[in-house]
Amino acid sequence: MARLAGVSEATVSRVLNGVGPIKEQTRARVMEAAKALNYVPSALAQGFARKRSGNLGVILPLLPKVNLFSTHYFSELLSGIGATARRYGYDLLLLFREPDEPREYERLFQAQKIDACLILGAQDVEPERLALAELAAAGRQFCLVSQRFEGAGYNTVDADHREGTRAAVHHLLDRGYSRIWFLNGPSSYSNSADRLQGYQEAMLERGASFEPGHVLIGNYSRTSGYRLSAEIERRIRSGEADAIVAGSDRMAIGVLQGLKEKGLLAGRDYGLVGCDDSEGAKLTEPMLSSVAVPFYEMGCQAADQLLAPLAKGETSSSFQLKLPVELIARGSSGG
Amino acid sequence: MARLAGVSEATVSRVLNGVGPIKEQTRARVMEAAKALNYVPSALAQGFARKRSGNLGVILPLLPKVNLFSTHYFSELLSGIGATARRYGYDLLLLFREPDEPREYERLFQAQKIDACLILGAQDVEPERLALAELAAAGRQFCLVSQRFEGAGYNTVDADHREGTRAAVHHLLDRGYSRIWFLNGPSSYSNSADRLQGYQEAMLERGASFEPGHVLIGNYSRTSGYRLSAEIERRIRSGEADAIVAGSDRMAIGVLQGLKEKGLLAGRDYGLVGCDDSEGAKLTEPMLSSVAVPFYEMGCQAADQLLAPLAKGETSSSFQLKLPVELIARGSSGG
DNA sequence: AACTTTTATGTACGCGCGTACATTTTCGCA
DNA sequence: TGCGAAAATGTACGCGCGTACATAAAAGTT
Repeated sequence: MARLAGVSEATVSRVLNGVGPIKEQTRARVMEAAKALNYVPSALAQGFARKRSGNLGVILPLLPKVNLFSTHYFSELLSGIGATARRYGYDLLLLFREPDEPREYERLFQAQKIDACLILGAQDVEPERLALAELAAAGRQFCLVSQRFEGAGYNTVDADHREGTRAAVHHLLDRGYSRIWFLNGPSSYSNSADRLQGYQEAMLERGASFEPGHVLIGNYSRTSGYRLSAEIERRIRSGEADAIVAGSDRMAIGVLQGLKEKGLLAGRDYGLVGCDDSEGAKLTEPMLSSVAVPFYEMGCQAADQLLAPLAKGETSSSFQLKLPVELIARGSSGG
Repeated sequence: MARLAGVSEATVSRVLNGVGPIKEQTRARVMEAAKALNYVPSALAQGFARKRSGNLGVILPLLPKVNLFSTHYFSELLSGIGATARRYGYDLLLLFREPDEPREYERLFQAQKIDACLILGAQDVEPERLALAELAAAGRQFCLVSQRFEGAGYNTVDADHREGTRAAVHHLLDRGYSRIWFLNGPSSYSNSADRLQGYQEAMLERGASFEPGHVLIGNYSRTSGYRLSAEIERRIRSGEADAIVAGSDRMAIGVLQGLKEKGLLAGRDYGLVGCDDSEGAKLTEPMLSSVAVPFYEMGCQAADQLLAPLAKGETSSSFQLKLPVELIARGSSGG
């Protein structure tokens, strides 16, 4: 390669990396030789010399077991991350984490498999806190997506779920519903706390009362919503409830199906709003009103915030982004 | 590290890789030192020395634009691949391909970013054929998932889609439907040809006639099914058709929704069966009968076939797997 | 024309591991 | 006890790049 171009390996390296002053004629000769030989530098050797892998790690829970993620959430987010990473010349290293497996995030950095990483589906549990603290202590570049840890100051990209449920409640109130119950997910996700807060705020803002007993807890799965539909039916028939805001579309759909079997129709007999605006929201009868979350955009932002400084060699400043959500009104809320 | 254990770097390497004869006492000392220093070998340096990256490439079309994949398909497959890869100590390198981008698969191998790769969503078009031929010529380890190229002898893992639509047709015939139309996807996917063949076979087997005019073409998206529902309505009302087999759940759902708006209910006014048994199949009213495809298992198999030989250092033999599918009968076929 | 900058290129080395080969130690057996 | 074989470990080098430093060529400057 260097021989064919009649220059030293160092010059080849300079040309290919655009480093230092190069005579135009030399550059042309090198490029020509590279093309002639179909030369592709070894990313392995480059990485070894530069001490960086060129990979952006994406850590996520193994999907089949996980209810937090709709596959919609997951694939939109990943697409956004992938599209952005490639713009920076980074590749995506995907890491599925088994549920009970130790969270050895720091090890990935030590092994130099990744230069930065995004963590999806993090939970506020002790092992997670420790693993993140370890990353922070080592000065690693990482970002939590859709999960915040209060007080820790970690990089975060999240959606404004608080505003989402707030809008959902206002919407239902505007539609004439007044006894709105809330079906939330596990409290180990900051999303859940955010949504609860939005629900509470909205109820109080509009002179409705906030009753802790009007909050039910599922696990974000359709099945959990379906199971709770029995209790919800009683509350509706007794006049205690006339509308539900659910923390995920999947739970909302479970509720919708469960109540339908019991003769209660969303949009006619009660109001229902979900969260995520997943594909399924358009498949139910009636269609499900939902809080749309810009997953793709969140993926882009998270990757961008992490990679932009790395690419420029700058030291990155910390960030906590919260992207806006949008209520999509459909039939299930009488719309 | 070597110093702390009182041995040479070579011995450390041998212990950590389990190579060559090692005195038990030495092994213990090295392991102890490694633990004490929290030593993690650099995968970058290892890869450089071994000339292998330890990464399994997964190439897939950028999702938002793609109708072939339901997100369900995608995430199940990926989970299976991920779970299997990790068993072999491999990591997943995810590569989103922009629709009109050149398919530079071989370059990934040359750059040593990956040791083997799985290709999802391949199409039988000229650039794809060239890119695959290039891989094969270079002797790369790769596997096509859910797409075959006849005559090329490439490694493949697919589902038995032919048997799937065959079963769907038989099921509809058993239910008393007789004028069954077929809604297929683009012919650049081998899936489409397989399904068409299954449809044709089943019709002829049971003494029904095969009419090429009874095959409609969509693009696997819900919207395309929805659009074609106008024509399907006419065929049903005219008595030319009384049931539909669709090549994807998404198209089937589009049809179901379109016909419902026109007053025709699946399972009552006509029979409908989809393919993939995606999440959405359980969300429609009535629920959608569908051909279940073992995506997760396909991902496992594809990764396993590729990595098992690599891990053992053997030369891998070629493989063409076709996994069985299963018809799930639900309300849309009168079940 | 001689000297100083600036520009362009070559030389030499290291990154952290794996491994062939050399060397030393241990063991079996005469 | 001695000697050969096997086991255990050390030594030395290379993998293919990037880059600091040395050097050479070109361009100004007086």
